[in-house]
Amino acid sequence: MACLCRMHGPNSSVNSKVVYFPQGHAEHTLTNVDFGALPRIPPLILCRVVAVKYLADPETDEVYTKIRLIPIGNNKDNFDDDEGLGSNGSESNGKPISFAKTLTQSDANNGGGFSVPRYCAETIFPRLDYTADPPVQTVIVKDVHGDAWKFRHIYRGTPRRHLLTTGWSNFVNQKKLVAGDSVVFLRVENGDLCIGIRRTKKGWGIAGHESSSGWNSNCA
Amino acid sequence: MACLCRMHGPNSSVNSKVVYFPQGHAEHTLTNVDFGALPRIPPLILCRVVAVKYLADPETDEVYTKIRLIPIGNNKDNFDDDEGLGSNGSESNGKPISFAKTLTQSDANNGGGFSVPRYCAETIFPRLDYTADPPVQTVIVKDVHGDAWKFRHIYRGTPRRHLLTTGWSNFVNQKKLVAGDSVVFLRVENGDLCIGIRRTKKGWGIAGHESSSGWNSNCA
DNA sequence: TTGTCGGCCGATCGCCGACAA
DNA sequence: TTGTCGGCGATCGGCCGACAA
Repeated sequence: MACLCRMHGPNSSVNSKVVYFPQGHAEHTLTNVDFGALPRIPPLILCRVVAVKYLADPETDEVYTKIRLIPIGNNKDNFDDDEGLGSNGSESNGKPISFAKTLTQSDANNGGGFSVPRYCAETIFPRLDYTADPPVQTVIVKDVHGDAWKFRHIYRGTPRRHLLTTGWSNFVNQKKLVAGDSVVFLRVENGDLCIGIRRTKKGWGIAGHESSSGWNSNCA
Repeated sequence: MACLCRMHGPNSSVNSKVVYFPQGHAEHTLTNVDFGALPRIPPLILCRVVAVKYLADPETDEVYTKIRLIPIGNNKDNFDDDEGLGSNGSESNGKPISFAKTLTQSDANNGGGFSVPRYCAETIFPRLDYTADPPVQTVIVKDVHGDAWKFRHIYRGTPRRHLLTTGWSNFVNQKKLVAGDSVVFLRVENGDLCIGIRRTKKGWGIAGHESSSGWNSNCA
């Protein structure tokens, strides 16, 4: 059995035990399922997670998981949650360090630049050569699809501040970001940089969905 | 019973009689239909057209019809085609006059203009005031959805020629037209102008489908 | 008659420091 | 420290006649 989960809560890892609620699953689909017409189904089923697949909506970048479950004998008393909900804090292991910022009007609309909070620039981005004038570098980040994005990172102005300039506007347009949306910068174990987005909850308006155009490069 | 028809042949009008081929319909869908497992179905069914609905793909502007049929007693000899295929020439009634042109590179790519063949400008478009210098007017045309498009129509250059300038580039981009596609200008009974498009048969390439953004205005 | 080209002008994009919150 | 603004230079879109097919 497989189920799709929008990631709003903690994840489940392989071999952990979870409880599956058939009625909840049925209510999630928009079709009516008449359990009365089927053989008796228990209200909850103890399962083991045998596979977790991480997926991302190619249009909105919304991420979700596909989790494969197998029921295990409903032996109530062996339900000790060995790996279930723990070990998932953002930095309990010290490895993936991240920084999130909600886009301002200036980030989303004006001159096509992104004002990088100092903490983000200094802890996530590669270190600038501050002896240069101005200090500037090209930063490459990968999104959830593995596509790479290139930004010009410069440290300038009076007082000095970190900015993303060239390339940022293209990213905003391709991802259709607006003020209020958030971006997350993430440095993973091997030093690579990743970027994720979280959209504001405001609906799509009356214009309806439009799918984005295909992006250019992709990497593993 | 309803069937969808891509309009590659002559249309059928209400009350005309047609022959419906169930096997052909089944082959048109990509699913396999096992007629052997169903009650015997005759290879062809004489039907009467009771409703014709004209539709257009909101993305590609491809037009098609949805035709509602009711079977009539298969009395072979009353199958005289009273209204079936006649009366559908483009100008047999003299009313809808049209002109088609295949887009050149210059029409699709360059400076955003469209070179209007003289015959088209003089027979389809509203007459210009040739005493003005240069003669210029705004032309409004409706597409298959009823959406209105505004073009600047000017008569200039040496030697003089008709051109669509402002507004044309926007049309090309919104409709995703490329050189080789065709446009059709049409003047309908009440004098309104319509514009249709026919795309070249070259596939979509590897970039995949992208849906167009929502258009602006719409009229009945 | 009309397809293509280069010139050219104006609009827009986007980089910049000033300034203030 | 960083969000917003006006300035301004570079780029691009798109209107134009010249020219030739």
